[in-house]
This record gives sequence, C-alpha cells and structure tokens, in this order.
Amino acid sequence: MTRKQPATPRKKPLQARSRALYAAILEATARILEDEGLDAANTNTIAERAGVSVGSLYQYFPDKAAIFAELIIASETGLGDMLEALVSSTRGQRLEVRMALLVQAAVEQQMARPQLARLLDYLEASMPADPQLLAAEARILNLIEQLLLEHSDMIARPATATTALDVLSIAKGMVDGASFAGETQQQPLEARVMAALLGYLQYA
Amino acid sequence: MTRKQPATPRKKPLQARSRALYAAILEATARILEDEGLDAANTNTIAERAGVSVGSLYQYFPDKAAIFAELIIASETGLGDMLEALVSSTRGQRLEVRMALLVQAAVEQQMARPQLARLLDYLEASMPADPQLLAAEARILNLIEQLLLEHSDMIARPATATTALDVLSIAKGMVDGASFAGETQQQPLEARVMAALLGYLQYA
DNA sequence: TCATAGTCTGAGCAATTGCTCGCTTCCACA
DNA sequence: TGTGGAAGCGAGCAATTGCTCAGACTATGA
Repeated sequence: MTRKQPATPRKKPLQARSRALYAAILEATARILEDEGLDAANTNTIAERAGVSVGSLYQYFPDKAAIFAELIIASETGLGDMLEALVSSTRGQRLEVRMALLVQAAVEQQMARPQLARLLDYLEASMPADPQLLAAEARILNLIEQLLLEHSDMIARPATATTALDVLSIAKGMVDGASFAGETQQQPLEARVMAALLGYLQYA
Repeated sequence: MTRKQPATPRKKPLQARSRALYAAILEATARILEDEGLDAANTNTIAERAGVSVGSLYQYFPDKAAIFAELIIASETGLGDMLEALVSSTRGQRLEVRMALLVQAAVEQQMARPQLARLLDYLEASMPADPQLLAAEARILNLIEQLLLEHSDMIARPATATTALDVLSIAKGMVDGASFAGETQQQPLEARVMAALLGYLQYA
C-alpha cells in the first residue's frame, strides 16, 4: 500500500497499442475497487480482470500503489480540466450561474461512481504525498480561489486559499454523505450544495 | 478486513480487570491506526503494542474487523452522548448558541485525533453494516434533526432527515479538509463551520 | 500441598500477498 | 525463411497475514 521509495516508473513512454493495456489495467482496478473494495484489489486480481499477466502489469507500473496513484491523478486531472474550461468560458457571468455549473460538473463526476470516488479520496489522504498528485489538487483549489476572486465584491467572505478549501470540502462532504445515504438524484443534491456554498460565502 | 459472518462475540461479559485488557487493545489499535496507518494495524502488531498475546486478543474479539467496529462504535457513541447532553441541557436557548456548542464538541473530538477520525470514517463506510453501528449513526442524525425541529421557525430550510445529514456532512467535510491541510487551531475553524451551517439553513 | 478451573501464551499453520525472472510469442525487416 | 529484439506470460518465491491450539501460568478452595 504505502510505497517505500519513489520507484521509478517502469516504462514511461507508451504509445499506440500499449495505451490500451495501460488503460485496461486502470479500468479493471477502478471496477474492482468500486464493487469489491480495497481488499479485493490485489495485483493478481487486477491483472486477471484486465486480461493481462502480472508480469505485463509490472512493466507499466512499478508498484501496486502506482496504479492507485495514477487512478487518483487521472480523476483529479479530469475534474481540473472541466473546472478550468468552465471558469474560463463563463467569465463575465454571475457567480451564481458559474458556480452552479461547477457544482453540476463536480456532483456529476462524484455521483457517476460514488464508491470509487470515496475510495480514491481516502487513498489520496493516506498515501505518501506524490508531487504530481499535490499539483493536481492545488490546481483545483487555485481555480476555485480564482473564481472567488473574480467575484470578491459579491461575497462577504474573503477569497483566500482557506475559503477555496472550505468550498471544496463542503461540496465533497455533502456529496459523500448523500451517496452514502443512497441518494441518487443529482438535481436536488446540486441545489442543496449550491445553497450551502452561497450561504457560506454570504453571497448577495 | 471485511467480515464474512457476524462471528459471535468471543467473550461478551468482561468485568473488572479484563476491562483493562480490552481497553488496552482498543487504545493500541487506535494509536497504530493514527500514526502508522491501516496497513500497519495487523493483529500481531496490535497484540504486541497492547502488551498482550494474540491468543488473548482473540478471546475478546472474534475478528480483526471486530476491533475496528468497536473503535468506531465507541467514537460514535461518545459523540452521541455529548450531543444528547448538549441538546437537552440548552433547551430554550437560541439556535445560534446551541449549534455553536455542538460544533465545538464535534470539532474538538475530530481535531483531537484527526488521522484516526478520518480513518474510522473511511472504515465505517467500507464495512458491512453492523446494526449497532447503524444505530449509533442514526442516533446522531436524530439528535440533529430534533434540534432543527425545535427551531424550525427560525430556519428557512425544512427540518428533515436529509437536512440533518447535510448538516453533519458539511461539518465533517470541513473538519476533514482543514485537518488534512494542516490546520490545528480550533476556533477559526469552528467559526467557519458555524457560518456554513447557518448559511445553509438560512437562519435569520 | 494438591486439584481444578479459568486465563494467557506464542510457535506456527494455512492462506494470501506483492513481485520476479526465465521462458515463449510476436513481429519488423532482411 | 531467418534473425533480432521487444513485448507478454505465469509459475512460483519470499514475506506477511489472520488466526488456532496445546500447553504454561495463576488463583482459589480444600
């Protein structure tokens, strides 16, 4: 689980066909994690489920932990890309509208595979800090902070890094709680998250 | 990790002296979890750290999972007791005041051992639902809902089970995020949690 | 002092794990 | 068809795990 050393990536450049193998391993891992849990996600099972031999798996990943790390980075990067696109494409619109779009994107991502999202969150917190991972996380927080800054005249709360973290934490917490309780409808949840965020920011 | 069968409690009635052994096992487990992580918490290490043999450990716990479950139940029950006492002893006061006390208690508990609290939260979510555990969780939600009901004229949001869950989720999320980011001061965090909760409830 | 019953011990078993490495298969080019 | 090397394979090793069980220890009463 916890990596001892950084463990040099086994085979960084992967082109064309090998990509499929790489992706298959990640997808198999995701699937196992979300419907059988962390314990079931051992290298033998992952390889088998991906239709690949253990040996091949270790040609692309130095470690079991590296597979998890990659999964987390991919998820964070995906969310970061979405947020970035939304923030830059809605510039000039009202905070209420822009934030609703962000919340929608975030809720959609988390509710698409709630178990997986929860597990990756946990893994992220319990893993030795990978610089790539920290960067992906920091990017998301920066985007939120930037958004808040652009509307600082409309919110009573200062647009700081702490506020950005609070916004992210509130959203994550609510979605986690809701999906744990078995909620599946996105819209009502989105509305409640919006209410909490605007309330916290003292938007007027 | 995941228990196959309920696994009858090995030795329910424990009085006087045995209590100490039982408590030592729980405390050792907690300590290992919080400063070495889930992987390090194996039965051999737990027994060793508790100053007990593995054999004795298995006289009081049917399972490794049972130790974790007991730890979670104890934590939830402790929080429940505090909330219950606070709710009943402040009846008649303003929501703002009562909630501040609850938030203070919750933040205090979570910030006292942040790593442990996070881990137990994760374990709780990833464990086969134990009735005792569900009951402890439900009790907390009921207390929150009851509190909201007593002030339903002061908040725009309906005092439902969903609202109670949201309140808990927001608080948990914010404290998790803050402690993950290295925040250690309680007061500013408490103030922010209060702002988020009152904002969400549309308290006036 | 002995007998009995309750408690505690820890070596070690069976199972599982992450991972390696000698081998086979594949394929581009001659 | 021959040849080189890259890509893939999977049996199996070394280590670790959860847990058992036959015996050693201790307390109590006679």
